[in-house]
Amino acid sequence: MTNLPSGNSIAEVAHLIGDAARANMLAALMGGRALTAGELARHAGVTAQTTSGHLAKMTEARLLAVEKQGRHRYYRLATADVAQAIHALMALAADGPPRYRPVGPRDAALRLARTCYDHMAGRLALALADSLVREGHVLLADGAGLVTERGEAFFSGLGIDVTGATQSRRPLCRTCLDWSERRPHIAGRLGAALLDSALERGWVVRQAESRALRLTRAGESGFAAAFRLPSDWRVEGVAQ
Amino acid sequence: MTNLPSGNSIAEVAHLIGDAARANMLAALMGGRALTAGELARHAGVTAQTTSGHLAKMTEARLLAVEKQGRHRYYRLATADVAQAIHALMALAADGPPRYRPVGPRDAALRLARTCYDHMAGRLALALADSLVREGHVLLADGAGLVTERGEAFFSGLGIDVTGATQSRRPLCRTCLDWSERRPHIAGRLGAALLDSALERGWVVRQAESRALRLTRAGESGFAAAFRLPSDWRVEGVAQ
DNA sequence: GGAATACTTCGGCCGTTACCGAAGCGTTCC
DNA sequence: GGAACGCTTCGGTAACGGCCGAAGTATTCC
Repeated sequence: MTNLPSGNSIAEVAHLIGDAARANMLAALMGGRALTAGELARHAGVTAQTTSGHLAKMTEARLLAVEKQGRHRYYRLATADVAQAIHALMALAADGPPRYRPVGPRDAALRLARTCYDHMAGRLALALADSLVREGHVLLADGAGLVTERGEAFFSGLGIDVTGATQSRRPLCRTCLDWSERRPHIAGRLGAALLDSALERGWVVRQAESRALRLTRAGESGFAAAFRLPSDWRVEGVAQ
Repeated sequence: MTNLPSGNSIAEVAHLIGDAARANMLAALMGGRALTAGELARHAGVTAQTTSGHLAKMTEARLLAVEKQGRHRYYRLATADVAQAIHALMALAADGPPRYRPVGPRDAALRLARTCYDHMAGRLALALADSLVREGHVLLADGAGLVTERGEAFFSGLGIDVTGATQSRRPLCRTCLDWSERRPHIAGRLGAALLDSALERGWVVRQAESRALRLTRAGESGFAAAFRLPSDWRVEGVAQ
């Protein structure tokens, strides 16, 4: 419509996100798993045909990626950049006027451990971040993070390779403000690798229909041993 | 209207940004300077009364902050978080379908040195970032950055205190993808401090009606000496 | 084969909102 | 004082776009 040269396409992207139904779908996809059109419709609270239109637009704009599987269509966030943008908007929304706002997830399971796009969040993630800092494996300073040499060896022992760090444009390690606890946990490529590794070892398992992660008995002892977690890491509000 | 518990206010924020006129105003404010309502109207290409409505909404939502000065009203981005969110959306918009898109600022002065919200961008900023990494003052790894001990001393010599790093929630050092050069430069609190310092020393001066920074003769030699810049730092496309 | 499921396309309704003209306030300049 | 300027408020118009019902296309299950 308007033919302004630039600074306009940002409006198009924001316009897509700036609809309640679509925003709810995107928020649901921040859980990291691919969801079907039907599941997204339920999350958004609109009918299937309305959802279909929304998904087509977001896919067209490369916010989402689709995968056909039988009669289902699985949608996921197209890139980490999309998750990053949504995260930045969430941070803005969290500020705002001091009107009513529910503070974090109610569900105790969600507060303990959940996924946040492609990495872990909740008390468990905070305990891991604290441990990595305490043991000198990563250095964190307000939003930025770096893996130390000592850390490289440590992660290598967990089967996580971080040497190719500078190759990818994707941040190796960045922090992400934990929704329920309001403290930073580890995101970025390292955060994703930690989640993958934990899932592979069976230390945590995804829950159906939820972003919650269930901590297994193996995980209970595995995390504690590998990361030297303090015994009280489950207690809320304990800093460091 | 809809009374979904959460994940909704993100839609409200995005909805605000998702209008061409408002997005253009925000993009103009990414230059870092406060602008009057009239200037913003010209940037957006709409009348004063339309602009007034837009500005009221964005101020109400705490995206913008106002300052009255005589018969003028100066608007600026309310917080660094707002700049961060807009930046993330710009990154998304830059991806998108491969249709027509102008590649970076045309003006040579803009490519050499300009402001990006509260820090420097352009060839100069890239040369500074390269220097800081080469001299071991900061460590950069994909989007994240940390100041070394050596760096703390260096910045202290420039009158920049970085010890209070962990106090503020605002990232001390983070990178920002340079629009014209597609390489990261230094943003965050450190980036802002570098710009402030350079302005104070008269090494660069702001240009009227533009985001461009003019490099002074004092700056020419000052930057070269303090940061040990290579002689060819002005040449485009030179990595490191 | 037929029925059920998952998703899409089409058409029409209706609420939201961006836009501008006109008019109103407050400030500055002469 | 009056005129010019910067910005805001009000009212009416026009259009964009989200929504659902109905109908249509795949795919799976029995």
